Parts: sequence; C-alpha cells; structure tokens
Amino acid sequence: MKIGELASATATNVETVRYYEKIGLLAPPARTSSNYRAYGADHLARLSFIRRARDLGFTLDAVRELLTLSDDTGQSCEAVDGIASIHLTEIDRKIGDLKALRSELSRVLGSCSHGTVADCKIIETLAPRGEAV
Amino acid sequence: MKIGELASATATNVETVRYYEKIGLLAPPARTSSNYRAYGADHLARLSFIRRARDLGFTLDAVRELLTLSDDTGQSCEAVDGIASIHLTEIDRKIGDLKALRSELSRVLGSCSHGTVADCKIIETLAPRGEAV
DNA sequence: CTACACCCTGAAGCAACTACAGGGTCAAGC
DNA sequence: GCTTGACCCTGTAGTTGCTTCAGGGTGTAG
Ligand SMILES: [Zn+2]
Ligand SMILES: [Zn+2]
Ligand SMILES: [Zn+2]
Ligand SMILES: [Zn+2]
Repeated sequence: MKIGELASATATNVETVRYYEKIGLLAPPARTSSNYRAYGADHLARLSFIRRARDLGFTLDAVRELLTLSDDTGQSCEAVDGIASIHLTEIDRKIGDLKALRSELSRVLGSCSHGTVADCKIIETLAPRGEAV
Repeated sequence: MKIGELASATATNVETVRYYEKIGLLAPPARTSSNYRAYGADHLARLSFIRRARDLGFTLDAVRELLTLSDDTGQSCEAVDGIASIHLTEIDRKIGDLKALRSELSRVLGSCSHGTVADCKIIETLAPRGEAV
C-alpha cells in the first residue's frame, strides 16, 4: 500500500501521514526499491485508530497514550477511561465558555440600532468611553 | 506610562503588548531616553479595545477591521455588524460541533464496563475490528 | 517518448501568543 | 557608592496540528 492509498483509505491527507511518522505517532513503514513508503494492514489499523481518536477531539498526546494503553490488552482500562473523562470535562468547559461568549456577543449585537459608527453599540461596548478622537 | 503599567491596566502580558506592536496592531509608542516604551492614553484606549474584542473571541484580523471601522465614526455601522454576525455564526458552529462531539464521547464513555483494555468499549470504538495483535 | 499523476525530503507558514537568552536601567536600602 | 531586585530591551524559538511550498525523482498510459 502506497501512502496515497493509505491516506485515502483513512480520509487523511498524505502530508499528515508523513507528519504522523515524523512525530513518532505512526511507525516508519518499509520502503520500496524506489524509496516509496510501503504500508501494511497494521499501519492502516493504527492510522484509523489515530484518526478516530482525533475525530473525537483527543489531542495527539492523548492519542499517543491511548495507543500505548490499547496495546496492553490485559491491563484494566482505568487509565483509558481517565483520559476520556478528562477530555469530556475539557469539552464541557469549552462549551460553557463558548455559550457565555455567545450570549454576550448576541446581547451586544441585539443592542445595535444600525446608525452610524459613532452610535454603534458594538463599538461602544468595545471602546472605553470616549475612545474616538 | 511604561509597558508594564499599560499591560497590567489591560490585564495583558507584556510580551503580548510587544507582539501587538510587532504585528502592527498597536502603534509604536515614543521612547524614553533609555529606550523604554512610553505610552499615552490613546494607546491605553486602543489596547483596551483590542483586549475586549479578543475577549469576545474576535480574531486579530477581525480586531484590525473593527479598529479601522471604529475610527470612521461617520460611516454606517453595517460593516461592524457584519463582522460581529459572522463571528456569532462561527461561535454557533463551534458550539454545535462540540456538542456533537460531547454526546458521542459521552456515549462511548458510558458504554465502558470497566474491565480490561481488551474489553474496553472506548478502545473498541477507536480500533477497527481486530486491531490488537 | 512525453505527459501526468504520484512519490520523496526539508523547510517554512498558519494563529496568537509564550518563553527564553542575554543583555541594559533604575530606585531603594545598607 | 554599591549591590539587589524589579523592571525594560531585542531577537529567536517553541507551542498545536497540521498545510504548503520548493525542488526534485518515479512509474505508467497513450
Ligand atoms: Zn448596526
Ligand atoms: Zn452597530
Ligand atoms: Zn472503564
Ligand atoms: Zn474502558
């Protein structure tokens, strides 16, 4: 399997695959006589895992840990759950932040009466009073 | 006003102030004889504006446009509203994405029965069938 | 045999900062 | 008058997760 095939099989782009190899997330594959990367089923599985984890929003560091943990099938999955829980908490925090932002911005936007910039409530909200010369 | 005072007055860190100057967002101030930056009220106002806009999640590019628009007080505020509306839409999209992520992740997390990694539903979700050796 | 799609490496660019390294300046306290 | 410490300066590199580019080589179909 050449890099382009691997990439399209996982909806990844080719540069990203090479990037994962560079940062040590994906093992360097064998090479053909013309120095092309030659991937096998194990690489495909690994990259699929990575992409799914990324789709779930895990950072590359978290993915790295998940990969390591997933290789040790006899262990308890506590550590895996821990990583996922932390991630969930983080997502909740982000959602909360964005909602607060959203409501503030929407309030500001709603208060604009569409006149000149001098009267614009949006600008007024941003500028400390009397900013304009 | 020295950079440290300006920075603490706007809850910005000093490096960030210098960074804003470097990218042309904040005008270079006068210098003292010892080459220290000397800021005035206009700089304080400008930086306050920038920070508030950033707090509302506007990108630096958007902030740049807002600053330009805010200087032209006679104009209609349509462009300002436009920038803010686009930003609101973007925030909504992000919230939507995160919520989808959250529900997926939470479903996966809930399905784990806390045994070994081999049985972990989280790993199972990530791995295409039969990934582990 | 010549297009053209694909592959290679290595470096740089993106957002928006943050963190050094390696200096200079200035006021206070002894 | 001299040291200590807080502050200031410049310039560069690091962060995250890629993408893009420059400047090549390879392989195959027409
Ligand atoms: Zn308006
Ligand atoms: Zn307005
Ligand atoms: Zn569990
Ligand atoms: Zn589990």
